[in-house]
Amino acid sequence: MNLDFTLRSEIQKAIDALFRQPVGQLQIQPTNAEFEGSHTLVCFPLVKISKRAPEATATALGEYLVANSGLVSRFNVVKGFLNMVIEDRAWIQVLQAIHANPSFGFVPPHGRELMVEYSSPNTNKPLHLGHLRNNFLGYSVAEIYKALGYTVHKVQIINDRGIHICKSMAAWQAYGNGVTPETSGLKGDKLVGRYYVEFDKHYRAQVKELMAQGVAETEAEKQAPIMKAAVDLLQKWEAKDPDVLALWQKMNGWVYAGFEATYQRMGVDFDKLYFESETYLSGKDEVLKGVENGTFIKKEDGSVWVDLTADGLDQKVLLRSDGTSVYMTQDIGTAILRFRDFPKIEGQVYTVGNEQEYHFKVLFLILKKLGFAFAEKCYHLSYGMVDLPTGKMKSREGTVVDADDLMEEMVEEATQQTHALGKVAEMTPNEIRELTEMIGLGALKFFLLKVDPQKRMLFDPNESIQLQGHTGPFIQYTHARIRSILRKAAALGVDVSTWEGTATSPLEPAEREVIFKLNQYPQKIHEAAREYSPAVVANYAFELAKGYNQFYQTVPIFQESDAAKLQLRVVLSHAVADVLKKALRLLGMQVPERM
RNA sequence: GGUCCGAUAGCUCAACUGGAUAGAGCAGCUGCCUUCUAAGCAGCAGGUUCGGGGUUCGAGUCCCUGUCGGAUCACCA
Repeated sequence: MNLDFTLRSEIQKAIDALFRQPVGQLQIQPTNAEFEGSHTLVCFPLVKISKRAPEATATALGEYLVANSGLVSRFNVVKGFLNMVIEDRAWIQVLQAIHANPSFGFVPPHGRELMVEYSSPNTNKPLHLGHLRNNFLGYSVAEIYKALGYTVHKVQIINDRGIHICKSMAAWQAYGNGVTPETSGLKGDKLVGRYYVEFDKHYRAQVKELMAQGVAETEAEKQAPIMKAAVDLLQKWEAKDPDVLALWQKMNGWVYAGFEATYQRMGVDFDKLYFESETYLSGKDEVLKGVENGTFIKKEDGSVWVDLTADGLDQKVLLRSDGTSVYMTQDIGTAILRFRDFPKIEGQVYTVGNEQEYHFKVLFLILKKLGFAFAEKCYHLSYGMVDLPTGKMKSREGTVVDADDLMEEMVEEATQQTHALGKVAEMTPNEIRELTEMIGLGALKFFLLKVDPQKRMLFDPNESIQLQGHTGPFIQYTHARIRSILRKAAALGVDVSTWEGTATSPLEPAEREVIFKLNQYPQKIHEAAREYSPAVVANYAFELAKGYNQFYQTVPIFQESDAAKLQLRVVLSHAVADVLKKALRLLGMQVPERM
């Protein structure tokens, strides 16, 4: 049964019977811990139709509900708050419904489709901490919408062309001596990233040297041999020079292999990749169409602009005076291309840092002006930067936290802890590896996802490698603990599948509390989806685990002599393990059988 | 300068979108493992929710104003 729905309709009936007037949305909230009850109706808004004081309104409703609903066993009134105690029978029905429904929390597929973009790295730079937040967020939002029955297409756009790519190519040609990932033993993305840094180093040195010879700075920047080499490569690339294309493909191939390894360890994946090299020309036609129909303005020098001043924004260039595209042009083209590739998607979610908020505001507005209805359904999933205790991450200053390194550190920490706690006695090395991988990455994912996306957050390496308290491993541990109980139950012949919801009242308060939390799961997923916030799911899972642990410490299971009560507790445990597993799955986290 | 975002316990974060005495975790202090996994539980302590006005039965939440942090406003991507 759906307790909230039923309670709501019972209250509605009570209001109809007592006050005979329609009322808007009822305000029901969890009861504060200090009062008896689980659900609280806020009665202040009702005084208009009850024509009574808040206390009297609440009391009248409470009495009616106890007498007529069969759902409310007792109530108390504090000021205008009606605190209701739900019948144990109803709680058991709730548990029964959850227990009987293997897909509790999931909405059956309904055919609606959505696209989620995330990651979208630059091929010159290995993935770092910021990408981890980005990837975990995007992946999780995709999973959350899938749970709600959507078909979700996970995509990324790879920034694989342009002068910056040519920089690492030029540096590799000049200083690489033919080094490859194989000969160097380096991951491909790290190798290419190294030559991007190399470029910068030599470039600065060359500029400095030229300036020492008396060349002006701007001129020196153009004349530096390494820069000339990079520009030359870009021109050849655009002219489709076979040698340059081959080099470009080779080095990009290294990067993709490196990224793929990182994605695999992160546990994220994509259904389709978009490459900027294939899409960067595609927005131009749309912009030219926009010029024809008067949406955009062409200036005398040939550049094309959109005027958004009426919408409170600025003017924005869409085509340079030489007719070439800018970033915005490409994004227009890519957005339209994607809706052509996936005609059924109703919207796109762009997981991109909040420094691009203005960009996306403009992009969506332009798409709207071009007459695309889907513009309304585009959403910029904007997230705050991840700060370090030392301040901002800056690649030039070497303060970037590398994704691979960080994952490795987390797993190492998990391994140490696991050994220190003496958990490894009965495990094979393989099992230990699997477990510590789960814990290390779980800790990392939970850490990055538990914070509201739009807030910037602090990553303190020392504190972030916590495996206790408000962490992923805490929840994973709770799951493992329950699995252990279920194994014991099975050994004792307690079968959860035969449970028929036999009433065993009175329920323990901790049991009610856990059922109450379990019951919240579906609405939490909806809330998370509505707000594009995996943090809602993360914090819910934590609370459920915490509630279960309280139950676990206060209510014995196998010491219980009443077989029906014992069975209920095992069923309850089973349901919690199941929901924890599902909820963590939405965060991209796995859950161990023992730890 | 314009626009947008943020500010909550020593630290990291919550607060069901306007509800009751603002909650967790970490750090600190006290207890609980011959009984289902102590990566746990119970407790103590910790707050002028950045300041000042306002709106109302009720404000961390909404409005105005100020302060402090950040982002953004390129014929860069």
